[in-house]
Amino acid sequence: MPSSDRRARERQQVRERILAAARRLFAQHGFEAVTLRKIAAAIDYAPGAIYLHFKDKEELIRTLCLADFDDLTRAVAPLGRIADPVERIRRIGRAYVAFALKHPHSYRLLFLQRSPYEHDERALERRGDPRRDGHAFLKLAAEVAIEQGRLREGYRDAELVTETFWAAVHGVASLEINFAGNSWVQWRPMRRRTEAMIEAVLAGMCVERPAKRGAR
Amino acid sequence: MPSSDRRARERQQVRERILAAARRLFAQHGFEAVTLRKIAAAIDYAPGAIYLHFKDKEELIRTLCLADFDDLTRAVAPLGRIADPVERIRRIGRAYVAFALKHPHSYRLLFLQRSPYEHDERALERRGDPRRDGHAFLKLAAEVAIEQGRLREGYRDAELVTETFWAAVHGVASLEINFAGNSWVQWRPMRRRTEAMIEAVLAGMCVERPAKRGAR
DNA sequence: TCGGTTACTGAACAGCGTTCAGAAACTGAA
DNA sequence: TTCAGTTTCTGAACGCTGTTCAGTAACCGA
Repeated sequence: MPSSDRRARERQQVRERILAAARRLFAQHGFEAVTLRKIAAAIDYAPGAIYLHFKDKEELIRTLCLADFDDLTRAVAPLGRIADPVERIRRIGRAYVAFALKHPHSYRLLFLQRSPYEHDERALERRGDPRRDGHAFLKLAAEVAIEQGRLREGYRDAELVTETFWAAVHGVASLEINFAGNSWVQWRPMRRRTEAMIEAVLAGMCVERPAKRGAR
Repeated sequence: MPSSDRRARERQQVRERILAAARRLFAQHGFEAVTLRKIAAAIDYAPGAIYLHFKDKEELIRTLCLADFDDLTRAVAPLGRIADPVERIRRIGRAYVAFALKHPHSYRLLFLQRSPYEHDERALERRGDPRRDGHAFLKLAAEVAIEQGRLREGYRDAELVTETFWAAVHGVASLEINFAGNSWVQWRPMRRRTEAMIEAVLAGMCVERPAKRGAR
């Protein structure tokens, strides 16, 4: 049935056109300012047509966000090859902040409001898999660091270390996204803030000189 | 003119009733879910009546947020008496996180989205005054710490230290607000996360043992 | 050729923040 | 006491939003 194949292909193309128009408009004006009517108008469709391809506005946005999220996964994955666990954590931190700056709108939706992804099946299936779940990936590095005796007493719980380091880079990223250019604060360059945070929190959690492997 | 006094008093009372109803509803359901119609209904007024007391919904919300913000200022102010600057920073951090947990909706509006307060005159007049501006208050402590030689090389820019420490506690607070109860992460207790962050970032920025006063 | 599936339109719905003409209540001076 | 003027509020709108749905037109396989 070749013609029904074409049907499916054309359907997919329309879906892609919607996503492309939405991505462009969202990136320009943010998720809240862009209405479904504007997206529909951008591809010369009636507003209702979008509902033939997406359940609602939220699902459309979620699809775009998860695509961006894969960008983070792709950026982080090669860091698994870094042998030194502390250096790996450091690089994950930088990649995380870089992701936030590259996709500020998605970052805002993913991490700056109550997560609507907790029950998203596409997101759920990534969970726990270090290749696709940044949290698990970071935790893995923390576990290795602990195993190698690189972390101080009080920081030998990999989960706690992961949460703390995540919070640290998230703090830098989210202040940048929400307050960049705010004249109240004489912001130091973003690069410097990121490095200051990563180095401070790593120095605070790591032992001065690495102990022998396996030491506790 | 005693009767026009009463007019003003009654007007003020209506304003307070609106604020009280709004505060209760917002605290219960969040700023977005609560409509002006519901607030008006809660005090048996027509929706339009609110506009006689507030320019628009945003001003109503801003008024509530700034009132909550003063709570932070009040909690932080007495910490100025703490002589040791590092201990002062530590305590400011705890107070900041406690504020976020106490007023999650206000915190969200104040710090978790693009700040609408940059040009608010009530907010502007607080700026730079350490008694009313938390950023300036924290920076003051950082300056003293630097002056006393308590901070490592690389952390002797009071502004950078302030931004980093702020980002650190903000990271902990905002993850808690947005992801508390999210089952993806096996969250450690909030208290532990807060302490781990504050101690890590302070340990990372401070010298091991305090140098003599005035040393650089 | 034709019945059934599919994709889309355009009008509608309920709800939102906001505005405004008009009514009602109160004020201070005549 | 009367009465014009001010203040406060109502209730109906306006334009916008996301969303639904009956109707239409195109396409499909038989």
